[in-house]
Amino acid sequence: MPISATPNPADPTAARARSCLVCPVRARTICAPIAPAAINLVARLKLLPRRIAAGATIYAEQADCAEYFTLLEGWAALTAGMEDGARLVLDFALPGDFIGFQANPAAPRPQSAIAVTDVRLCPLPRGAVETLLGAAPAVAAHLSHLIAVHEARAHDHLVNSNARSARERLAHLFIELYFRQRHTLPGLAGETIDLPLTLGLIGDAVGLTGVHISRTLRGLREEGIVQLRRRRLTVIDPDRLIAASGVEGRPLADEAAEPAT
Amino acid sequence: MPISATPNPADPTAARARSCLVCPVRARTICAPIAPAAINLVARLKLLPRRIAAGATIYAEQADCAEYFTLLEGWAALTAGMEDGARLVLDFALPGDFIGFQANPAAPRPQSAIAVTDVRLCPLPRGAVETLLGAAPAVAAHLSHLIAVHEARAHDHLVNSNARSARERLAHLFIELYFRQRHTLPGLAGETIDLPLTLGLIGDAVGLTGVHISRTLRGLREEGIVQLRRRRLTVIDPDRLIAASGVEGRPLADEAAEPAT
DNA sequence: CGGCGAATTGATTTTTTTCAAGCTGGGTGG
DNA sequence: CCACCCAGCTTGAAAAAAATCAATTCGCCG
Repeated sequence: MPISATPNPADPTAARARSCLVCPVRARTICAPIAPAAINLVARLKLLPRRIAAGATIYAEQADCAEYFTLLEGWAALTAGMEDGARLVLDFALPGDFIGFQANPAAPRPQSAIAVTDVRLCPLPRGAVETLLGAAPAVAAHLSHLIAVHEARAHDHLVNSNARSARERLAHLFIELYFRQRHTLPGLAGETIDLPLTLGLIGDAVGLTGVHISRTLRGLREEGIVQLRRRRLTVIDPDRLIAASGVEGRPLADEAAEPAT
Repeated sequence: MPISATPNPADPTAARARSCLVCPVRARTICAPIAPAAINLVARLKLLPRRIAAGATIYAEQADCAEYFTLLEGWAALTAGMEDGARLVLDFALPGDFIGFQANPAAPRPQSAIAVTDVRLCPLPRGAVETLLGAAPAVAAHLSHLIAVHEARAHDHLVNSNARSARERLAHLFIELYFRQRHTLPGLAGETIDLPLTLGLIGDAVGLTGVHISRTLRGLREEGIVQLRRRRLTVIDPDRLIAASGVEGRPLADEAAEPAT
């Protein structure tokens, strides 16, 4: 259930401007190309930040596409459900990610977004994005770049889950999520990242069962490569984790995707 | 080996303009939003059409991204190869598809494109696309739309190959390729489409072995659902093919993606 | 302390791969 | 025109990978 977070309902514009000024992810999201002086443009267009509880739905498959979201805090999963109840995780969204955008805003959502942890969102009505694209050409360029990164990651997932063993898939997912949090490949032994996912979710993301993830993870644990405890992943042996992923020197999707501007 | 197709090397601009005028896929490709009167702009920027023989590489993974291509005739496969020699088909490209575009043109290609059949291409140097985007805002909108369609199809493939049985994957692929050729779902019994793919390629596209595709296809054939002969697929029982794909009423990626303009 | 969702583990079954051996059909050169 | 060649298809048998079913156990939260 969304909860408004404004301390002053009488002056929402001021509240929105304030929240842009303290935005923790501004540098990494759709607003990145907007000059600090122009941030008021965004503040005027956006809605107030919103909280969603872990497990709740941010937007649902088949629903109308009315808003896009910048993820301020927490993790979300983009999922597609099958008729038979099975579910598939297309991608995870981390703080700073811009989610919910689609080519044709008039079409129903092709996927759901669910909150993996408690989540804080910055919603943009879809008309606002159109306004923004018209007002700031750099935003258009940046947005198409963001979409292309998503596409590259989808291709990466396709390779990961179609052409690799369970062990490789799991190692590869760990490396991807490490990279997305640290913006560097795991190098030092003993480093720890957040991994607030159930084994079932991990399984849905790599095309395996939660049960099988448990067994595979045991292998990596017993070999002293990683340790997963209390929603945190410790990389004990980075080199062997990378080796286990079956990738040699290939860069991750994000690396090859620095804006060309 | 690329072969120049111009009849008059002394006047390549005129040759290029001529080829635009007879372009068989203009309405369905990147040039779609360009007014007939402005087509000379494209004709000036593009290179001469080029032929690639079946099996040859159009562009290779890791290579420099110097050109983008509109596929005029034939089929291509976008593939990512693993170190161990395995290969994965990320997507097929059909006439009219615009391939090779990537977010950061300075980065190496994240995938290869190989000609499945003999192929005729219309190459655009990457600088030309930038020029075009600047000159015609509608082209920029159309392009981001094309990327988003590719992303939607990648997500579709992800669902298809992670959450379905062999039989469902195969049926789904057949329906997708039927739709992409006919722009409608299979309805009439006995209709036939081109399917110039080896079983190995099909396997690489849905995450199975060619051998297993052979067995699965036998099932569909013996049930009188489809027939694959001489690179042509006959849909004998459209309803049961759709049922076998495990999809009920969900639209295909392309359907939900009509330009919003 | 009890309860509950998640994780673990074992046993079994199903699915898919792998290896290997023919087969087929269209193309080529004699 | 025919023989042969070869890539791709088919089929079988065996092995491997992963799913499924079914208990426990764990760890957190109230």
